[in-house]
Amino acid sequence: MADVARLAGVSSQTVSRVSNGSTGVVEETRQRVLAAMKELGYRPNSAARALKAGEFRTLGVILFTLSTTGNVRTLEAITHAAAREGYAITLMPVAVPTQTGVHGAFTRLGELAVDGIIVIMEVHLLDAATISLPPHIQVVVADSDAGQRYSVVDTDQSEGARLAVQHLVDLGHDTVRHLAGPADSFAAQRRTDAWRAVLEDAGRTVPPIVRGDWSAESGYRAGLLLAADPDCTAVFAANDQMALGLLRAFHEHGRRVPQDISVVGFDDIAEARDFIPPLTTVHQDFADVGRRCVEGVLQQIRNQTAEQGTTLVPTRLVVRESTAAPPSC
Amino acid sequence: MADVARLAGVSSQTVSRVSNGSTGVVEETRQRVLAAMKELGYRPNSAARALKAGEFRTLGVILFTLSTTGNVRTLEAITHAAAREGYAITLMPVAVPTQTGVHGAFTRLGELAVDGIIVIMEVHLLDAATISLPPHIQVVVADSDAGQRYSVVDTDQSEGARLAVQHLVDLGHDTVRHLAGPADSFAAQRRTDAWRAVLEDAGRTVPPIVRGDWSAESGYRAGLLLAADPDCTAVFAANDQMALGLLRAFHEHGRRVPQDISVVGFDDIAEARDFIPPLTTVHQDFADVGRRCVEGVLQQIRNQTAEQGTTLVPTRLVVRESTAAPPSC
DNA sequence: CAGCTCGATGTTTACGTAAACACTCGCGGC
DNA sequence: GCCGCGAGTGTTTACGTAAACATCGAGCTG
Repeated sequence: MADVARLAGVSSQTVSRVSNGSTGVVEETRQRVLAAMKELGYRPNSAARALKAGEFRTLGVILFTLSTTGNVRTLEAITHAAAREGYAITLMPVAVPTQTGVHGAFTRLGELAVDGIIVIMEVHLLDAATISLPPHIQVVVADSDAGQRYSVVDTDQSEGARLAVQHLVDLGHDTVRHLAGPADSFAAQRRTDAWRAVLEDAGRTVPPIVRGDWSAESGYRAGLLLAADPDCTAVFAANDQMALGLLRAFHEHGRRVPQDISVVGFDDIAEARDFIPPLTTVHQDFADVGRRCVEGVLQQIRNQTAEQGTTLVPTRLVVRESTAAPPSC
Repeated sequence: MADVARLAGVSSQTVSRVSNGSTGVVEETRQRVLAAMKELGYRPNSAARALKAGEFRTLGVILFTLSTTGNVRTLEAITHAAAREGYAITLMPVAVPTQTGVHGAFTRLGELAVDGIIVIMEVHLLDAATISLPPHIQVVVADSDAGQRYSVVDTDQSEGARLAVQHLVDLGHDTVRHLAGPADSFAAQRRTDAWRAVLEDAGRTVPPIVRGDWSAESGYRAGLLLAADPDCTAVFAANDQMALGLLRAFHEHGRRVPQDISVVGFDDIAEARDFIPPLTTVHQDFADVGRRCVEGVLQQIRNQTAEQGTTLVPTRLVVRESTAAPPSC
């Protein structure tokens, strides 16, 4: 900066003013400074800037994996929303499985150059990973049960699951089987709870659940089980990937979807409409979740108040061709 | 830091030494300082640290979208590789479509707090977006043709496509149709070129290509066209999502895969093995690409030399059940 | 036991920026 | 014509850290 000032024949303060677009610099001087900046390839040092300003204009996103559609789509929305507000996004991946060596990665987290943090993972997993969120940092949690500790933005899992199961019940199915997500996921838990609630409210028997791990492969394995059960006429899968596995298993075992058996998914991933058959599923508005997360943290940062409310983003059922009335009807 | 020093009864320099794990601090003093840090909730200021050190220990990743599997998987690998090296990742999304207002977002890019940049997008699109990478910053480009300007790490697209098409030719198909990716993608272009080369080398006719946009939906539309052509017995799709769309279109039109028509994809996404039927596809090692990108930038940063070589990551064909000999055989 | 070395700690300084304040004009009002 | 004001610019200072250098004392050597 000093070099630029010297070359332009002004003080460094004036360079600073130009670089920040402040008013109070006469046009001719401004041009001279800009020319000098260009000539010297001047690039403001954001470290110094952050030091001075006391803020980084950066949000940290803690996530466990990029392998689920939901996380990725939410992250994408967060990134764009943050960019609109002039904030950058720093990724903080968390490798829970191996407790060893992980600790080192996290101590850094505390000293990370961020003004706020958005957590896209089950908070209790965070605890398990012995990560402690640094104090005095604003946090918003997406897609999880954060207890009373943090502000939460989440899809209305219960509503979505209810829509899905009710749809199947309304079609005339006696009962609905459920392919659940992993037991340690609150999102999966809430979908399961809602599924059970709908069946109970409708006075139907509640069959045992089958559990998967969100992957298509686990859906396939579950499908092999369910295909062997002739009484099974409807399945509510906790996500679309597992539903894909179900579809393959049913196809391979001659169980026609939807004639013999109906399948509903959850998420409405882009590919769902091109499954065979196109999948009826619950649409989650990940973009909205991401946007609200950013809004939430920024608001907390600006007010310097940690809030704790839960914001629910509504879902909607997208009916395609994988559901129909049961064969007996 | 000064507060901590006062509370522990030492100088701020000693606090600094403790906080950095430097040697030369007697154990008892160290404990006293640590206790003080804890009591005051001290958190080192990374802006000041970066200012002093002249580096941010952060890499920027420029990408256009998180909606393609490849980008996401590469990003994931980059993130983990960077974490291992003690570097954080800052996301710099680029919204090309709207030229308006975008500019503002990019000027920031030049002053971003990063030591190096990894670009996961077609470089010529970067140009089109009037983004200029700041000078004196090390850059590695993934998955693109960067001309002579940058160091490039890419999957060996040609080899992969060759494997796919050769596989179909070897099965006895007279020729192979090609569902290409968008025309402005170099990756798509290279896959198309390799497809044509194999056919020509084998002395087969080169049918016209059908073009999609990477989405399953575009694959479906292409599939409707191809299903109507009775001579079409084999299709090489430029990615798995489009292959999914093909499968649906063929299924809906009574064209059995693989008995009537063979389909090969590209990418080997996790879901590909649960398509109906499980998809034969070209496996890309995104993780390896990501890892090498990080290695590349870090090396450039450490040597302060911009390199320009291209590193190719090999592919392999994964044969599943969507390919077979043509019906006439 | 003087002189020296070395380990532990303190003091000074600089990193690049921008806020706060100081200064210098030219111009309008009285 | 003098005063005051405000626009344009310069000067000083502080942000939090860590390298470089300074200091101090204990232990060792000759």
